[in-house]
Amino acid sequence: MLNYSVSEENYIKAIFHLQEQAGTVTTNELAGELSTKPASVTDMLKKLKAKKLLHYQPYQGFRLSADGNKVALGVVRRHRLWEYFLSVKLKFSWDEIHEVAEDLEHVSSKKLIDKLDEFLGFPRFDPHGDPIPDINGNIIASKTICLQELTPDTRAIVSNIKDQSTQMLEVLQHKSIGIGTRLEIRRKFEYDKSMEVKIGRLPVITISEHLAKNIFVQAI
Amino acid sequence: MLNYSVSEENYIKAIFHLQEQAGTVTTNELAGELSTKPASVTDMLKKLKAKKLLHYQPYQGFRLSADGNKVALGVVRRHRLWEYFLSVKLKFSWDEIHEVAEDLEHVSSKKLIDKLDEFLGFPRFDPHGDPIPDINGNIIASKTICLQELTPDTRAIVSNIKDQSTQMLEVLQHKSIGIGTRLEIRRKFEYDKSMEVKIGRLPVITISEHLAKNIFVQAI
DNA sequence: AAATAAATTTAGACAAAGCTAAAAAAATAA
DNA sequence: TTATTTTTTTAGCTTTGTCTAAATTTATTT
Ligand SMILES: [Mn+2]
Ligand SMILES: [Mn+2]
Ligand SMILES: [Mn+2]
Ligand SMILES: [Mn+2]
Repeated sequence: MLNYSVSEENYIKAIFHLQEQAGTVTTNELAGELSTKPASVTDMLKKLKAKKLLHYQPYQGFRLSADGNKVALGVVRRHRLWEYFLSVKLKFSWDEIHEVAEDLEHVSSKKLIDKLDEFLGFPRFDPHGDPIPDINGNIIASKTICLQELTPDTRAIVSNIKDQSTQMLEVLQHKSIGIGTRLEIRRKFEYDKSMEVKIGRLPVITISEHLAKNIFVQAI
Repeated sequence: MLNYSVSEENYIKAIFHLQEQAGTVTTNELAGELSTKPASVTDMLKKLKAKKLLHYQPYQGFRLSADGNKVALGVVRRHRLWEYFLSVKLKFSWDEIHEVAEDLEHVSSKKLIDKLDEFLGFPRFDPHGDPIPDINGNIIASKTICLQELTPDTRAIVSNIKDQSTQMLEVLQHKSIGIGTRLEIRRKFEYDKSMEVKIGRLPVITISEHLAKNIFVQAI
């Protein structure tokens, strides 16, 4: 396995995440995601194409090649294992881990990561509920549903939080919602698309449309 | 506290180590230490001087300023804490940790390092016996003696190993010597400057001049 | 189907960090 | 004290990754 620069890895990971949504990625999207300029993106695309990590024809959008995908899964594995370490072992709070993992993910010793994985007990999900690729790059394709789509009287387990900001953490903590929380939809209101949800024996809480769109669950 | 590039940090740390020996450092020495060219060193010296991290007049040698020293202690702290983590938590062997720590030391989140320190139980020495600067940059000035200098019938505790190669590890393990090992000098031979040493109830072992020069101890 | 707007690429610059080869300064030897 | 050698610095070039401004291509409106 070759080694890639920090910049290359950040681009590859960003493309990986963007193409999960739309299949193919555009220059502007990627520039937005990386807080850089479209011209810089074009330069990097040429480089990644030359290294056969990317399928790309000028003006046509792009997506990772099989090799590019493998590289991306390596970066994602490192990122999420470090997030787990920071959260579980170092007791970082939920919203501080991403930034630090953004640096740690580029330390590329394979042995380091595999030993870290073992030390952590081979966790399969990071603290945001995202699946961690295993040593062979296999990743659990968890079929989660957006909370917003559930109908009354359905029960579900919170498995993933999309927005990972401090503000999100604040509201989640206030409402006693976290990864693994079991909840039951009680009512939905057409007016503002808000819903009422029951968690354990706690009083019923209200969840706004905005919030529900960022919470993903597995139905039971 | 400002942030420095990976390259700047590697230069600063190397100067820190070199000046411990000689007080002042030369361009060629530093180029050798960093496996780079003297011309590249001169370029970096100018930059570090401009940032007031270095006392430097062309052709005159150089040493870190007070600020430069502080930066160096930060890098050394990170390096040695990660070495401890790799050795104690991830069970890396003694000779593999330096290389990985060489990368990890540049992840500069202060909170990460202080939490790691706490997680590790505030260790004061790394796996090679080198002191770890604390959160304020204070470092234990351990007054160790070279094993070669001890005379027969002296007892001592191994506190530091200078050469950190795989070859050194092999011979140390074979002879049951590690950091913390108590030993007693039994005989010294003028002929080849070798010595005989007793460790616990084990049979007496012979230590060559070459080996003894790389082992540092505290007398008891 | 033009005309206009938006997205993308190209051209040209720049900063960081490295290199080689040549020049200059300092140290050492004759 | 010269002459020679060693050390250090300077000059000029390269690569990586970024930027702005201009050109080009594609998409959207009239
Ligand atoms: Mn990153
Ligand atoms: Mn995550
Ligand atoms: Mn380093
Ligand atoms: Mn060490």
